[in-house]
Amino acid sequence: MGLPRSTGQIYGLLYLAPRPLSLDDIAELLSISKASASTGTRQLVTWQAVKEVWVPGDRRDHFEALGDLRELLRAGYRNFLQPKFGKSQRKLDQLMAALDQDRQDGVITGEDHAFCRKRLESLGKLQARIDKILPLVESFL
Amino acid sequence: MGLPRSTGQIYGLLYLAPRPLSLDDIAELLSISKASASTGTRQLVTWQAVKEVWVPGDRRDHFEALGDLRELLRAGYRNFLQPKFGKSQRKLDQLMAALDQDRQDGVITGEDHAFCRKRLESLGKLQARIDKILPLVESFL
DNA sequence: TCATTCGTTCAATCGCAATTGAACAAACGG
DNA sequence: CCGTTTGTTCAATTGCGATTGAACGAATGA
Repeated sequence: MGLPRSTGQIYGLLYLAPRPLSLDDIAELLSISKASASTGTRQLVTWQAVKEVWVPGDRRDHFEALGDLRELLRAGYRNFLQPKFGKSQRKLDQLMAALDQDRQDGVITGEDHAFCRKRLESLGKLQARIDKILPLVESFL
Repeated sequence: MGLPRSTGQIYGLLYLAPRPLSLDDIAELLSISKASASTGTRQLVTWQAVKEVWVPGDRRDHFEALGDLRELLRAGYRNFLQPKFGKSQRKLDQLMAALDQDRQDGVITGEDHAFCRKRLESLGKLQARIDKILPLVESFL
């Protein structure tokens, strides 16, 4: 879902940990640097895949995984797929416009123009369908 | 979908090309080496995303994209997601077994064992559900 | 038969994202 | 206050997959 390997490891660790872990715990258990642990956990917090909890008698931050995996998938969709689809759609529109322009300028034949346009259109349609179905899928998980 | 950037470019090019292209065409138009063009096209052929066509009066291989994008997605699912799910499922089973063993050996408390088992189970369930839904999604595209 | 054109393979290289260590600021405790 | 602990930032490094160039065998045509 577009996040670094170590971040995935962190979530995996927290997901199976029976109690909250500190940054040092995470770094130690996964053999990664505290820097990676820090950035990873912060990322996971913004994705709401993990929450910061306070442990009495220890001033260090502790983290525990939110068990709802569906919510995690949802976040992955929002943060990764959705934006990509948006950009892709805009790019498609640009291409379409450029293609029509080329036709007007006589750079390509009408036949080729029609072919490309058709393909671009079916591409856009497919993407729209996927974009529509995905949210539905989530609710059926 | 787990294939190199250049391979994606090749498919994109062929998808919009009004007529079949040779390896040299592809390499030239995309500014990539013929080696990349070769491996890329072969990959796409095995994925049935592209087919080799014979052009009269030219003994070079020519390729054209199969326009059905759904088929391409299907291939991506078969070649990329499906295998991963398979491996993941097997790994899960292994983990589950190891966890039970640890419990028997008294390495972990019954409480922790129950917690982990529960999480592993819900993970397995989620994956099974996804694996079941994805084929359905394809048919609805 | 031989020169040339193609496609493939593979070891070497490259590019890029992920990771790290060191420097830093903030919060804390004594 | 001052030393210590804790988390973050960032430039430098690393690691790994993608890409390439060169070498090769097969096919072609003269």
